[in-house]
Amino acid sequence: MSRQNPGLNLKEFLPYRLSTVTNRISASFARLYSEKFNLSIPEWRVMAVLGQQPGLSADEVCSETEMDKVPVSRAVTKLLDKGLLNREFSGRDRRRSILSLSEAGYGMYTQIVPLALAYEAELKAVLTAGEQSQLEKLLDKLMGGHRQ
Amino acid sequence: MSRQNPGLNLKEFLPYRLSTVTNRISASFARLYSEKFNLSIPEWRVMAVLGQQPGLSADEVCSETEMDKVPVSRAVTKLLDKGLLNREFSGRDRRRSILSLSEAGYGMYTQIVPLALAYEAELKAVLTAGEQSQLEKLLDKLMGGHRQ
DNA sequence: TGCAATTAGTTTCATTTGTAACTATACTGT
DNA sequence: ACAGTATAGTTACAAATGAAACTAATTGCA
Repeated sequence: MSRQNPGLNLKEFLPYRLSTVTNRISASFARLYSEKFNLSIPEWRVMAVLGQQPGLSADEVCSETEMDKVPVSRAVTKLLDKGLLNREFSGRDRRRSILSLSEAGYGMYTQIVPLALAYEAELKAVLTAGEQSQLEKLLDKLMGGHRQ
Repeated sequence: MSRQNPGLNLKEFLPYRLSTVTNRISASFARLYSEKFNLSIPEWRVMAVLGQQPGLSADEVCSETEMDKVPVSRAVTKLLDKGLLNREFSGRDRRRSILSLSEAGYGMYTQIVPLALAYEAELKAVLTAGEQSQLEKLLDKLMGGHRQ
């Protein structure tokens, strides 16, 4: 049987390339905070968004982080257990949580942020300033063209 | 307590941006072949690489696809069960498998490839030709700067 | 009002995943 | 030749994940 390649080269295939680059980066970044601070990826994401925007509800954390509500709920539970988060419930709508980092959580957050920024800087260091802004733009476009 | 933001904006943070763009793209691409052909992501990846390079061992599939050997082994088992793959073992080294798509597997592969290419084309359509090659270059650089 | 539909969040359950242990084969140096 | 080490691949186990069901509270509107 003759099989001429129908022309899909995995290594040049954009979804594949994006995913391998991203997976490597995510994995090595996750090592940074999981080893030292014993946080899972969802836990770190919840902390990261609450460090910046305290007072969000779990649902708002979902939309901010593009995470599913199940992992968010579980991460919130764990962070509460660890004493890294405070939770109240809205008076107006008692289903709605109001989440923020506790003192301890904020302390941890301020330790992780410099590591995160240093990591990002290291990543970006292989690009020129022009390339960096070009990358921003391209990611915006890809994201925009992909709004579900 | 005064908390001035230590300066991590999640939405502008490169690892986060890469991961959300990529996850969206991977998820919607996966729907394409999982719904119609009932393939998992690892299964599709194994097929994609064997369609292009028949005769690889499981181990070579791992390095080609950057997948762990466990998901590869499981995907291979499933694809064998479904009759989409042929497996022999090397005479020189009887541990080593020699994998290739079966007739049925190749038939499915030739159906998926055009969908994949159309999907990629649609993705790239939001970019100009210049931006497309710029993106290639930037991904190369990020990957290179990140060789583990 | 009151009942259906919606929303926030949690829990259950089945599936997927990765680490580590294991089997079988091959290689290395003496 | 053979003991020790390395490699290909599989399996077992534990943890992470997501879909769907569930609880509780709120909203809409007849």
